[in-house]
Amino acid sequence: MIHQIQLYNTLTRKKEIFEPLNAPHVGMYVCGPTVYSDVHLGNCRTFLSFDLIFRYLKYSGFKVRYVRNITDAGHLEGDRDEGDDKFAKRAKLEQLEPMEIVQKYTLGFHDVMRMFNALPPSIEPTATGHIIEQIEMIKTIMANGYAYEVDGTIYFDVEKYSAAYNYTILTNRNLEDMLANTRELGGQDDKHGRLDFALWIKAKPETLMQWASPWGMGFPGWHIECSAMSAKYLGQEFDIHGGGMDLAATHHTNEIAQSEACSRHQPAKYWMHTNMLTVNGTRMSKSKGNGFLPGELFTGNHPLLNKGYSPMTVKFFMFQAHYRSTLDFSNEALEASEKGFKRLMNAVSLLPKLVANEEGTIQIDGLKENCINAMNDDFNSPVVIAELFEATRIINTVYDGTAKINAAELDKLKTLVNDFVFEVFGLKDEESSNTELNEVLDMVIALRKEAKENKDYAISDQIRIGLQNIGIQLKDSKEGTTWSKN
RNA sequence: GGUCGAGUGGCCGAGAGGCUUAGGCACAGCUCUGCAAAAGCUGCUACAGCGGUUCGAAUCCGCUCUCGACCUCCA
Repeated sequence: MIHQIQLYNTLTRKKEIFEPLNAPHVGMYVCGPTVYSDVHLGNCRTFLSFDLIFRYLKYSGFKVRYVRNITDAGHLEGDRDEGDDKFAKRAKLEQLEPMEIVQKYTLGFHDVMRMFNALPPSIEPTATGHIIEQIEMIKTIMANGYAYEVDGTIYFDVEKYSAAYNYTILTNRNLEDMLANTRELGGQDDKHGRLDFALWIKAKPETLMQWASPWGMGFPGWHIECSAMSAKYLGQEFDIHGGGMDLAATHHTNEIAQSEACSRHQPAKYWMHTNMLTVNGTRMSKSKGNGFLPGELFTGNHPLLNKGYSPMTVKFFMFQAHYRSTLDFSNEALEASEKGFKRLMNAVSLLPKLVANEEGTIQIDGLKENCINAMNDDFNSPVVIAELFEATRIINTVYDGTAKINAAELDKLKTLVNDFVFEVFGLKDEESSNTELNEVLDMVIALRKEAKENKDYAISDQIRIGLQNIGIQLKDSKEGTTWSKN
């Protein structure tokens, strides 16, 4: 079944019905991380949002090719178009080869994504692996007259491009104002126009990462890699291009310009932008130094955190807000999500134990339809979560025996949980994985049950309180005793 | 300064002209229970301010205030 999905397109600034160019195939490109340092939680939010979108598109019957790049060259500090890029700078700092930096942080990024249970993209191309494609693209842009060379460095000619195309289509800014503003920012380089940006940058002899080109030794500008790689793997026109909102004004604006100057049409039909994660209302960013690293969050080793939060808790927390809203990061909010997530997962683990009864009193009215409708409405995950808590309530009442469910309705419930908790949201139960612990606790619980039957409450309380002190909470019910970690 | 967006109950956070009690967390009461926890039920119940449009506005329009993002590297 192919769903009719509406998504918010930054190009038009409104929700549109999603109509892929070649249904059921969908091409989606997302700007990935620049691997010169650890990814922080804000970066993760974007990738988890697109993981959700990727999963839902697949669930909806589309054949998705999801391309997410690794930027491992050419990303300069500041906008000077000169000097070392971020990798070389970091390499000098850590006394490593630039490619050791790239390798280290690429592996770290993958580890984090795995902990979040995010699916790997279909293709994960690197900038250094596509130097030739980038050079070819620059040659075409030059041949089309939208770029010029100054002493081995190639610049994109924004003013000339603007005469034929709309440079500010993504941000709706006024080009004259931009020109007037940027003029005052100064800059010592050789660009003709202040908005011009480098496609290829001439290397100095000591530049660590450099390649041969028709214009001499050099390295690519930051923006060109995404244009070249998206065209290579998805074609010159594809369906969805995504990334963080912070990329729209500069990176994506320049990407569109390059692609249009090369192929003469818009690269992507839909541009999607995820909003920022904030701390105390201010954007989490590397340069502000207010970024949380995933490791710090999981362990709680951070001045602003009272305790650690598991990857699934964090992911659930993120999905409780819409991807286009800012989300503020705080202990209180995380603790609330943690408790909610535990309640949900507890119900999920109870689901296999439910017994169908012919005289069912429960109707699963449109829960799944509500979830589908919510996701079809620009991937509204918070509404899906509200529906999942309705399912949680139903599961608990059936488990407690205060309601009965028939086989057909129980089946619907199981499908709902399987589809949305696991398949679309990619959540997983983090507690039931330790089989040894399970077996030990089963034994302890059996011993306690015996003590209780003998009304030896001193022993049974000693067991319960003892376990509680090491973080394991026992929960008695008519059906027996279950446990959870605090 | 320019562009864009946001202000929802104790907190997080959806919704977007009437008929969501959104949902979660917290809090209170009750039920269950040897105790505890869990679970269920019930309650608390809001839309920054001022005007306007409308039979009806948190939702549309105008103004005011506050906050944020982008415009310079960042998902």
